[in-house]
Amino acid sequence: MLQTFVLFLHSVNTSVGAVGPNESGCGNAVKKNQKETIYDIAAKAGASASTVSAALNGTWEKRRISRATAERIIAIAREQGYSINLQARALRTSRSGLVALLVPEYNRFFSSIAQTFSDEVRARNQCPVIISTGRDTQKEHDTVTDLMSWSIDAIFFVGAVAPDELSRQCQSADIPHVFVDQPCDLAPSVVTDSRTGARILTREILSSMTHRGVRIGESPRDTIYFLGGDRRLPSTRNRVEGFSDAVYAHVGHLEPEQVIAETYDLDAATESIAALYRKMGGLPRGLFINSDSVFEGALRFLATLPEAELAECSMGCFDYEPLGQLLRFPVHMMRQRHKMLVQRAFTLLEDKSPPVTEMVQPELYPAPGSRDPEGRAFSR
Amino acid sequence: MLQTFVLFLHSVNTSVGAVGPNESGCGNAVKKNQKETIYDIAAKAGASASTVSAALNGTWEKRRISRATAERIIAIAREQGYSINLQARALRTSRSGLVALLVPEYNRFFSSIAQTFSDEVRARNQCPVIISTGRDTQKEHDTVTDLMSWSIDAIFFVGAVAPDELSRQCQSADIPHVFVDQPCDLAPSVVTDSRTGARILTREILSSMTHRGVRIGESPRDTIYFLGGDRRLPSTRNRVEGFSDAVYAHVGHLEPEQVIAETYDLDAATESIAALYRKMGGLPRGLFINSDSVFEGALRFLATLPEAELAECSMGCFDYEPLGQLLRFPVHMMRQRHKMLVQRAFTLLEDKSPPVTEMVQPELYPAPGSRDPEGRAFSR
DNA sequence: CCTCGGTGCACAATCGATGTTGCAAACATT
DNA sequence: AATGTTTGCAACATCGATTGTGCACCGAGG
Repeated sequence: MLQTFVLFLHSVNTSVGAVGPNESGCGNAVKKNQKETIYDIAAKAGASASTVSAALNGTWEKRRISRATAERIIAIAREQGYSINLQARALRTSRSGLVALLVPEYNRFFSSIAQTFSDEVRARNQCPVIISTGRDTQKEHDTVTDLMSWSIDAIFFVGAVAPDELSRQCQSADIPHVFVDQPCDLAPSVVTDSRTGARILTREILSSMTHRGVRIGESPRDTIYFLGGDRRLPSTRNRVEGFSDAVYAHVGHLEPEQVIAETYDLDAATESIAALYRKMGGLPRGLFINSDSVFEGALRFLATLPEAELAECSMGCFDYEPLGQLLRFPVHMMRQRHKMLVQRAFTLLEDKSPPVTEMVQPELYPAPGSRDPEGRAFSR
Repeated sequence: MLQTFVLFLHSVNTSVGAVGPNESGCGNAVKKNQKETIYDIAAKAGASASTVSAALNGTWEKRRISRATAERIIAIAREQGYSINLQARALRTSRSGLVALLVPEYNRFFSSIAQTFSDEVRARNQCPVIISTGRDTQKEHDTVTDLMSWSIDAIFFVGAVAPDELSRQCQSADIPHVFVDQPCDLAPSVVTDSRTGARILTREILSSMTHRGVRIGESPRDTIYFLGGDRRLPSTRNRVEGFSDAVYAHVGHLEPEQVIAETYDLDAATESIAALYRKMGGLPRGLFINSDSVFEGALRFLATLPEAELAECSMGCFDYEPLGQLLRFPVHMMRQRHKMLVQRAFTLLEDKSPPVTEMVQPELYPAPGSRDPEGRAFSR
């Protein structure tokens, strides 16, 4: 993960670790096992527990402990391999040093988020706790309840299903929190600008259809479909809107059936695209795929088709999948800036921001060999 | 994640949650914010704190509290939205209810492991803590030190770099632990049988080379290369051995330069394969890719080549990557059984197993259209 | 010599839950 | 009625760190 990962809240001094593989060279290694406390250290240093506490947690200057005493204590603690009991600290201070990240599941996007999150948390000398809630409202709620029992210091919600209720729950327990990739009216949020992103991606797909000579709207197959996601969720809704914007601007009309957005489920995606294929007797000429999991699901079906058929369909995926650019057919992708999302979220949290929603633009990764709207070939 | 996620250790009774969005309908919602304790509940129930404690944590029968009293207390706690302070419990009992998983990074394989791990932990009413240590010995050590401060109940190490030292560290603090995907002599371990797996995968690659008419060994390019991973790590070592076994059995000899295994780094993989290509004036006819990250790195270079060149190389990847089967060229894959790995690890831990190493066989996913050793076409 | 403002530290009260111990009352036994 | 034996619960010490308070001691100033 990151740097030294000192869990301790205050000063680096506290981390007096390095127990070493076993400093007792004596054959019958008497593990000085069970925990030493500040009282033990105090005894060995000829000081009081409170002095030891102050020395070790870095508050010794404020508490007017002499530098000499503090350093002596720190040295002893280090050599004894003392390790603080964080439950005791948390109980006393009612701050646990735990920061939670709730994600719907562990896919590529959320894993990236998790990685960045962990790094940031540990850079702050706190401990990241990452939990997935499977897009289930009840689990989200229960998880927060449980985190409260841990005196959690802050919670980051990613793609929460019921943000408002979660926010109320956190507020009632005074837990600082932010939402990522899913806006909430009641708390600060950082989201990808899905609507704009979807508009751009759709435009890209449409443009590549045009370049392939498709006359959009001429037949039912000569159009673009939106596949996957859950239209009850804002992110999907925004993407559908961006998609619609672009389609309207380019084509002038959009049939309801062109948007298939009931679920993020992988198998459902496989089935949807297969059904579409059967119904139309072939792939549509354009396809907007709503996320990497939907992408994977769709690919299960697409992989069964001959290449020639795939070549007839221009695709775009609202997510970045590195291997996606190496498929047997071109796919445009929108990459969410996960690092920026998380870092902005930290900023909002630390600034005790009011309930604003920050937008982060995703990046377009055009399919290799595709052309930009002006017709120049992209080079990546 | 999973089911109800009651963090509480003992009985379900303890979970008296469901604060509800706000049961105080009164306009000026006076958040009954700051925590209620068992003392408050005790006062309201006309009982003592110890009785409340017993009632709530399910030990009331043992403590000979009458059912009537217990149920009254539980009802009050529920209606007050009482939430236990787990730090206090952990301090008192010196069991935190936290179970940690240390992974090198968040890639697809480790994320799958993490998901299974989380589910299992939560099924046991404990709290999963997942931390990545970036394959850094020092970070591993420090992380364990910190986890000790949390009175962690158990640690799962996945792909640890220095297992022996970690095990000693855990032993000296009496922390139950297991190793996954990386054996340790001092503690129970569950690993993928890399050697056998690599042998099978290599055989598959060689056989597909043969079917393509390659006469192995005839020219420097008419052979198979091993790419990526860190030969200082047992998993890579075992894969190299399995690779060597198969090559020796099939070809009779193996040049040292056929094995490139210095690092898992993605960029290094890109560079390695590019260098190989330059040196030999083309791709080797066979390529064993050591992990999904190496795969991704290699693909960055491979994607720049014309398809005709890719078609000349038989590839195998020791990891499963769903999109890998949909590339413009066939790739055999070995899938590690992540779920089984984790579940076995739990079993070993719960049985307080001695330091044994359990092997789990990976599954071969042959490239679509490839043939098994007897020459029959695979059908998937 | 006596007070006064720093220093430098020890004491003791917390934080909230657990669990051992002990003590009433209720009931049973002879 | 006197003596066990349950039943049902309250008191209290405890886990280990933090922190408000107080009190010695020191040198300086009057």
